[in-house]
Amino acid sequence: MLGQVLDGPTRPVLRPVRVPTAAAEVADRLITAIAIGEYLPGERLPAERELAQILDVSRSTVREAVGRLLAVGIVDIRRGRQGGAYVRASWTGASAEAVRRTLLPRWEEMEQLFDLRCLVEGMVARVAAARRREEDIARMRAALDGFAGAQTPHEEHAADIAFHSAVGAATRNPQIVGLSRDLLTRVSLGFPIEPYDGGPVVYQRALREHTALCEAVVEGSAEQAGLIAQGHFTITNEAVRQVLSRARTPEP
Amino acid sequence: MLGQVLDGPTRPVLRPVRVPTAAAEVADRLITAIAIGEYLPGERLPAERELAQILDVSRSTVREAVGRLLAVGIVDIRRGRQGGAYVRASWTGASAEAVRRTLLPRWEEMEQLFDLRCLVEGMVARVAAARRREEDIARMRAALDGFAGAQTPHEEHAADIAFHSAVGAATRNPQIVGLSRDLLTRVSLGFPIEPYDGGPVVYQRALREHTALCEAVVEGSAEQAGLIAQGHFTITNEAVRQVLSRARTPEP
DNA sequence: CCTAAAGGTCGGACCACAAGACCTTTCTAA
DNA sequence: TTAGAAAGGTCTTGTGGTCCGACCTTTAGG
Repeated sequence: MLGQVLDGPTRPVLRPVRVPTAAAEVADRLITAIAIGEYLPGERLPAERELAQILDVSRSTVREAVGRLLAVGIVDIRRGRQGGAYVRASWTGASAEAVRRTLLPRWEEMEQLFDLRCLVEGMVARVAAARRREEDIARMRAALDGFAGAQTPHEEHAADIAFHSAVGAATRNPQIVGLSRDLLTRVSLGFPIEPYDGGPVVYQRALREHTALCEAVVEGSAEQAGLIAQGHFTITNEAVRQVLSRARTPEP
Repeated sequence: MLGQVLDGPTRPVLRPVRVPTAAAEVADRLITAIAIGEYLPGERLPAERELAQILDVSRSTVREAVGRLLAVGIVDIRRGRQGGAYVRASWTGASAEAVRRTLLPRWEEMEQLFDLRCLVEGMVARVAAARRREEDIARMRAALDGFAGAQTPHEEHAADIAFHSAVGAATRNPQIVGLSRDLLTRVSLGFPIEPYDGGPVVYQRALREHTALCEAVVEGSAEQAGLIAQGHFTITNEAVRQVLSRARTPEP
């Protein structure tokens, strides 16, 4: 068939199998948890023994995973009482280096992922607009107010998460939320990007778009909501792209 | 927060990790390959040694995986020259039993997955309508003709796959195709459902919807295409639901 | 100053997996 | 008719990831 030549490189189903180790899986989970704001910069992850219990793996596995987060500069580790893995505030040389090694070989795949994520978030917004109930509206409005009143990047971050979480909840389908979360993990693969130091320009844009998105969802304007969300999520993607571009041309 | 009580049961990120074994992963891949029609009923899977090479796992692992497909009645195994794993034509008592054991404990999750799949396929259609090029149109039309001219369930199956594959290709994003494929696997978890014995009624409906979908995509009517696709994929879902319902009330 | 709470280290047991070697069955072609 | 090739079936051995448990080290707080 002629089409086959012109097709994009759709990956075949029967390709080499890569089985993740438990440690890698745990590391992914932790990174996701941090990326979605369950642990904010400066906060501490649960203790190793506790994580082992929660995740139902051995402590050795948890240690292996936490060790990876340490290696790429996502957390600091402190010993002694009140010790533990503390989420770092921002990027470091080590993490940028890790990004370069990890992400650049798959640049094209990343671009496709960015694209997919925008599309999926557009879908989320559309569905939310079609299914939202009163309580969803209340949650979104509250989160929006929180975002508008945010004073620090910290608060912006938390409010942003709360808002999008509320939109996700409005879809009334946990699987959709899971998909969205999964894409976030894969896009930030899995570095907890912080687009919240983007300065007032980015913040103002986000605020405008959040407001518009909230309105569209409340009104039930699915199409409108989808378009806004699809555009909105380019913010994160552009932030990731910038970091990566910086990583592509390392400064001496 | 009040909302938390009313929220659906969104699964937490930090929950017990379940690391799939290589054998399970291979089994999933094989089932997916069969489900998307890469190996049609009556055809033979590659030889064990060959699969081991393709998938980059040991032959023992391949054997373990193929053994599972045998256990749930997806394939027959023949020995000797020209032996191998042959895809079975249809359901058997053994497979229905396997479905009952596997799927019923997660009924609610399955409903959500059906929902998500329809939504994602709607998204696929929308994106395809927005990005299709000449070669995509040609492929879709050809596949549609093939579907219209199909005489046997066999041919229907193959043509259906070709058509939806063409739509997927029109999105110009392999990641989207991957997502679609992934959802198919999870929905059929992972039994190669055959809605192609649904009789002329189902076939006529599918033909109508394929035609309408093709037109909408060709015209670039994203919204229209999305709605059609979203509705269309309830066909498969309803087929799965029927099989499961039958499995829920086993006949003596 | 002592204890609790945290991370750091070590060793043994287990299991999935990989890599073979070899056997058995069955078809095909000489 | 028969030998060989192509497939699945069986077994062994080695390795790495994981679990479990015991113990050590560091540090904050009472």
